[in-house]
Amino acid sequence: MKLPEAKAQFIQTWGLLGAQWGVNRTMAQIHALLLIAPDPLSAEDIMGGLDISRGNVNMNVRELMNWGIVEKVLVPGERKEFFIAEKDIWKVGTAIARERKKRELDPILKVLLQLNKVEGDPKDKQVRAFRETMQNIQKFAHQTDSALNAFIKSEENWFYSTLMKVIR
Amino acid sequence: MKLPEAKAQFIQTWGLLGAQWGVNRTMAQIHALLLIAPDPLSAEDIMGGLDISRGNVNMNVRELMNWGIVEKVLVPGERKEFFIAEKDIWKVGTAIARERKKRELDPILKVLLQLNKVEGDPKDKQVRAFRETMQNIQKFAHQTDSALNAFIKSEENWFYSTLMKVIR
DNA sequence: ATTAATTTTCAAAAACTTTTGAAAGTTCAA
DNA sequence: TTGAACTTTCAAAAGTTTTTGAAAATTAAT
Repeated sequence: MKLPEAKAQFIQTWGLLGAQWGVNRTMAQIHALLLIAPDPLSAEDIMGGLDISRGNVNMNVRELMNWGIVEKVLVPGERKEFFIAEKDIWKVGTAIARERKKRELDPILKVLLQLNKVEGDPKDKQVRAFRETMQNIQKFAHQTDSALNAFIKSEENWFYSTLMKVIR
Repeated sequence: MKLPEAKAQFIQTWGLLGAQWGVNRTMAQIHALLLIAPDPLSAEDIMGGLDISRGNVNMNVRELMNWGIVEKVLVPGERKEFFIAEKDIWKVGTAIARERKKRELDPILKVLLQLNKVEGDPKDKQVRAFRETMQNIQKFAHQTDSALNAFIKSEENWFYSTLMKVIR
């Protein structure tokens, strides 16, 4: 397989993967394009590379910056703004995990955990079934949280051990 | 908080949570309704409980059965079909993780891992950047896979240790 | 201050997903 | 068989998300 074909396939596959993990397809594709670009890209480069509008580029690049996996750089002698992606995929993966956990999982679980304080007669079948489900969820939430934290932590370990190798 | 209010809040929160994790909202709500129901529910019960159409119930219940977290049961003396949800949340969580990994992550990663076989001159900056990114992804895929497997495995441990307690 | 280059915004259009409900299909008791 | 009870299908409607592109805002050079 030649490079241009491989690039195109990577962009489209990364887009599909992103979509399945709750990231908008175009956002993932822009990220892919930046990931494999050896140099910073301008808004025009992205528009041309993916054949999308200026507004769309602006919107999704901004969101990628919010997620902390893309940043703006200034190229000396150029008026335009350029963008680069975080190239370390582990950092990308854990940034996404951390972000989604914080924004999505944590607040909703807070609500769920309150619900086992429901009033009612413990002899009532309905009340018992409800409480039991809520308690199960509470335990599950705790375990999921640990698993995610372990994942995020394992990244830190990997990151620092690699850093050590690089610094020597 | 009284039971009916708590139930309503659980259904709507579980729906939101599901939507964020790639499950259609109604599907998650049907699952929630079945989770807190002490007895099997019919299609009518679900239609009434969530105020949705028959077709919608049929479609989403079928999908929940595909995921392996809801099943059809027959109530003696009743013509209708009834449904129950898997009540063990760990089983639900790991079923979802296993299913999504198998259907979504694995096939896409297979494609990505092939892409570092791209042809090209290693002196070419473009080729080098591309290969490096692909190699990073390969390592990441492997680690994510291990983490997910650990999660799925931890469930099995929990499940069997609980089983032991129940059997005594 | 003016102008040209560039970025940002946002309302409308397009694309995509979900839901409905009526019609078709199935099952089973009589 | 028949027909009532029930389930499934699917085309059209409703709802949601994403994209566009032109206008407004910003920036920087002259």
